Amino acid sequence: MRKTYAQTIPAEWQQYSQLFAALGDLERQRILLTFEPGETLNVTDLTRASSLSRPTVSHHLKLLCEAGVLEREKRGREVHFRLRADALIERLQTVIDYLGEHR
Amino acid sequence: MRKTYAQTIPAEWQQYSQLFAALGDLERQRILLTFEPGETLNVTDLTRASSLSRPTVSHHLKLLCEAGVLEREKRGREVHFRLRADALIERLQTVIDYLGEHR
DNA sequence: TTCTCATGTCGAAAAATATCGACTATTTTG
DNA sequence: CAAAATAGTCGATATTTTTCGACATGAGAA
Repeated sequence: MRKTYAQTIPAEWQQYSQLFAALGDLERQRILLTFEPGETLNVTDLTRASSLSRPTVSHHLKLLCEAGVLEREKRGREVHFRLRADALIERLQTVIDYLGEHR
Repeated sequence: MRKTYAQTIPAEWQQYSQLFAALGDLERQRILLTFEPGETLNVTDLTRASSLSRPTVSHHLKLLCEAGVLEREKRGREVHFRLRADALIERLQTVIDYLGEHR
């Protein structure tokens, strides 16, 4: 039994906690599933495809960006979001590798 | 843009939402990291290795079991938990595969 | 510049989740 | 059987998260 992690968790792992928390919400999952492969969507698009208000969608987009799931790019007065599929795959693979080594 | 998921999400995906939500909590992450490879721990063990009360640890263990991350086995008056590493790897791999196909 | 559109932010309210002590059930020990 | 050990449940409280309307900002259009 490891007692090391009872109080503190390495920063590297906290990043994954943040990632999983971001993915573990149904509304955010809905937002992510709205993206077609390689597609770019702005806040208005995503709000229309949702049942939530714009500030709320904006809030979820912020969390998804901070977790590294989405990429944010400003174009004129619009802000476009894109799914960071490659980065996401890489990070999930890291977790799988860890589990495989400590199985 | 897919509008299909705006309201409803397939049951198959909700299961992943539950999984990620379970993994996306620092206290639960601490609990999971306490397990050494293949190790089996009971509630008392895990409570001692934690800063939380026993009912709270019990609560987190319940969520982790419901999400399929831990396995629960009753032995006499003790209840032992084991990390379902294989199942976890398999499910994360499914997500990776989906992302790869829709990249 | 003035107007409109696209977003972000802020504060408050609502909803969900986490936390704990007290109590209960069950099993083993003396 | 009585006592101790192990763990689940319940109800109340605390904390966190979600949600929205109102306001602020900044960029393009008229």
